[in-house]
This record gives sequence, structure tokens and C-alpha cells, in this order.
Amino acid sequence: MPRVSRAEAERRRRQVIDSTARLIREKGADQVSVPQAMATAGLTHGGFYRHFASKDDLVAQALGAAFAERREAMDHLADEPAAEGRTPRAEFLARYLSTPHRDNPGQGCAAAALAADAARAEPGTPLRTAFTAGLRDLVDGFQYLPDPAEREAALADLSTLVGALLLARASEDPALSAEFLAAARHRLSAPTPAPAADADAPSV
Amino acid sequence: MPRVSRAEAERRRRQVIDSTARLIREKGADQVSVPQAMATAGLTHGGFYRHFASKDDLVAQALGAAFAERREAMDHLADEPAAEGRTPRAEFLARYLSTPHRDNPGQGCAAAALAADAARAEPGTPLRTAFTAGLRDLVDGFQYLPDPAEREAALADLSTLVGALLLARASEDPALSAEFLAAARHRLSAPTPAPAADADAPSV
DNA sequence: CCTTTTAGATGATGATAGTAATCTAAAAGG
DNA sequence: CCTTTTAGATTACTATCATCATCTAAAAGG
Repeated sequence: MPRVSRAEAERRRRQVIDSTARLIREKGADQVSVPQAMATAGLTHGGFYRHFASKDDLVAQALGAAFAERREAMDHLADEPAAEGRTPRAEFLARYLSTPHRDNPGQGCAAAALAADAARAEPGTPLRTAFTAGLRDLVDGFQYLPDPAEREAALADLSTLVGALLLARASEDPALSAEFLAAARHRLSAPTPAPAADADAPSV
Repeated sequence: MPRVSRAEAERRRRQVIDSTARLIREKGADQVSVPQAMATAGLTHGGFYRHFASKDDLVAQALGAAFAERREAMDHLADEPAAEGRTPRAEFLARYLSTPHRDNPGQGCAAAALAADAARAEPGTPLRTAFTAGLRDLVDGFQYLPDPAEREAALADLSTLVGALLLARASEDPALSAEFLAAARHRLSAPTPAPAADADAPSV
């Protein structure tokens, strides 16, 4: 089965990237092998280096795709605010901290799924750089999801979301897991977390 | 160099566990090999299976040690509240969200360093089970660190701490990284995050 | 002391990894 | 059509992994 039309080849390349975007969120960036990534797209590992410069290259592209996919879904929330009486922000929070999101990391938030992998990657690594770019994009999107508005609030909210989702996923006990989601929902649904009179901690 | 006194053998076993506790927090549970874990303790891989039933066994024990070490440090905070005018809670927050903690995952919070690894492990796995136990212990310790008190607040606070630390570690840009730490410090230093009038999100 | 036990070193086994060279037949392009 | 290009398969190379069998000499224990 050698050779395939240019259009078909491009379609397959995208397929490999999308499959990998799911795989790395499920199993971690280092736990996905080249043969595996190709196999989930229905190919053998042979043609890999005709599409990607290296495994790192593929992983970085897959990470970008994962962030883009999620950013797109977030923007759609702002477009169609309809649904019920919920604001786009409330809708986002409810979905982010839901059990479906907890139980399907492969299609979920890339920041939560891959933060640890990015943190362990050396600075300058494609993975690390791509993660930072995606994260920045996510902050911007969340910040202007109308309601909170200030950047600092967006950063704190995002930290709570990522932390709660991660701990909920890691908790073996379903009760404890649900508690994390509920606590974060409760905390973030507060009117406004009260800016607090200048913290006492050092600035860096 | 075969054979060594029973006491010495036990000392070396502890050394392997402690080294591994640091390694898995730095590089991830799956990125530490048996030869590597033994080598950091000054041994070869040969004697490994005389001390541990499997690699999973070692990793689970190392995770337990990592949680215990941190829990101990937390308890000491409550014992010696002295230092300055800070409450034990404020002291804990300042240290947790500091750049030294961000830059030294090997000696830092196991929950933040290994949540993603635990989340990816199958339920029933030693790693997953040990993580859940350690996390529960951490929640309890934080809850009674005096000041907040309610369990739900402790869970939300912990989520924010873990999320902010993880995102700060993953951010390649030092400015963005510092922003996450500062935003979380600011948020958690608020008098009391206002319990908010019952959220609208479903309970599960 | 002298026997038994055993911590650790050495080395083997079988699996899987990333990367690359080679081969093939079909698509591109004139 | 007929030549040139190339997507993908096959195969191979070198590492490294977890695990285990074997060996050794020193500690345990009487």
C-alpha cells in the first residue's frame, strides 16, 4: 500500500496529529510511542519521518492542536450565550468541573492534562514552549469570557480549575473526587472573591 | 562487594526509597528506571528484587515517603507558630507559593508533582491508591492548620495551590510564572472567600 | 569456628523504544 | 504515455527497560 494522493496524505497527517492530541492527554507525552501514534491513525511507523521531524515535533504539534480545539469550544460559548439563564462564564465553569470532563481527559483541557509534563520538560523544549503559548491563549480567552474581567482573577480562577480537575482525577475514592469538583464550583461561583487588602507575602 | 550488615542493608533500603521519592517528583513516576533508582543510592540494579517486590512497589513506597515528609513539615508549622506575626496558615501559603518551592519539585509537594501520574494510573494501582491516601492526609492536615476550618474551603484552597504551582512550573516565561504564584497568593489571602449563596451547578 | 544465610554484583532475556535505510507502486506532471 | 517523485511498508540498528538466575563473600548464628 505505498503511495497515496497528496490530499489523502495531508488528511492522514492531520489524523496522526489529532490522534496524538488525544493520546498524550490520556497517557502523558512520554508514554506515547511513535508506532502507537501511527497505529491509531491506521498506519505503520514507517512513514513517520516523512511527516514529522522527530517525535518531539509531533508532540508539540499535537499539543497545539489540543489547545486550539479547546480554545475554539470556549469561544463558541461566548457566541451562543443562549441555553438557559446561565452566563457564558457559569456555563464554562459547570462544564469544566463536571464528571464528563473529569472522566474524559483525552478530549479535555490540555492545560490540566499536560501541565506536569510541560513542567518537567527543559526550557526551550518544543513541548514546553508550545504549552506556554497555549496556556497564554487560554488565559486570554478565559479573561474575556465576560464576567470577571481582571487578569489576576482569571489567573487565580484558572489555577483553581486546573488543580481541582487534576485532584479529582487522581482521587481513587469517588466521594473525595466529587468533593474537589464541588468545592471548586462553590468557590468560583462566589459573587467576587473579594480582592483582599494587599497580601503580606513578598512580591516574588 | 557482596553482603553487608542487616542494619546497613536497611539503611540502604531507606536510601533507595528516599532517592526515588525525589526522583519521581522531579521526573515523573514512569521516567524513573530501576537501575537509576538504585544508582542514586550508590548501588547496582542487581539487589533490587531482594528489597522490593516490583518497580510499582518501590514507587508506591516512595510516594508514601514523599507525602509523609511533607506532612511532617506542615505539622511543624503548627507547632512553632513563632517566626513573625504570621499565622501558620499564612506561613504555609507563602512557602507553598514561593519560587524556591516552584523550582525544587524534588523536595516539594507530592500532590502537585504527581497528581497527573496518579490520574493516569488505573484504579487499584499501588500508585493511585497511595496517592489517594496521601492526598486525604494532606487535606486533613491543611484543614486543621487553623484559620479556615471548613473542609470545603480546605479542598478549594488546596486546588488553587496545586493548580497555581503546576502552572507556574509549566510556564516558560518567568513573568507569567510569577503571575500565577502572585494571583494565588492574593486570592488565598482574602479574609474569607465568601461562601457564596448556594451555587447553581448540579451537585455532581 | 564452621555452617547457613543473604546483600549485592554480574550478566542474560525478551520487549519495546526512536531513528533510519531500503523498497514498492502509485500519483504527479509533463 | 512515460518519467519522476514520494507515501507508506518492511526491515534493521542501537539503546534501554523490567525482571530474573547465578555467583560471591561476608554476616548471622549457633
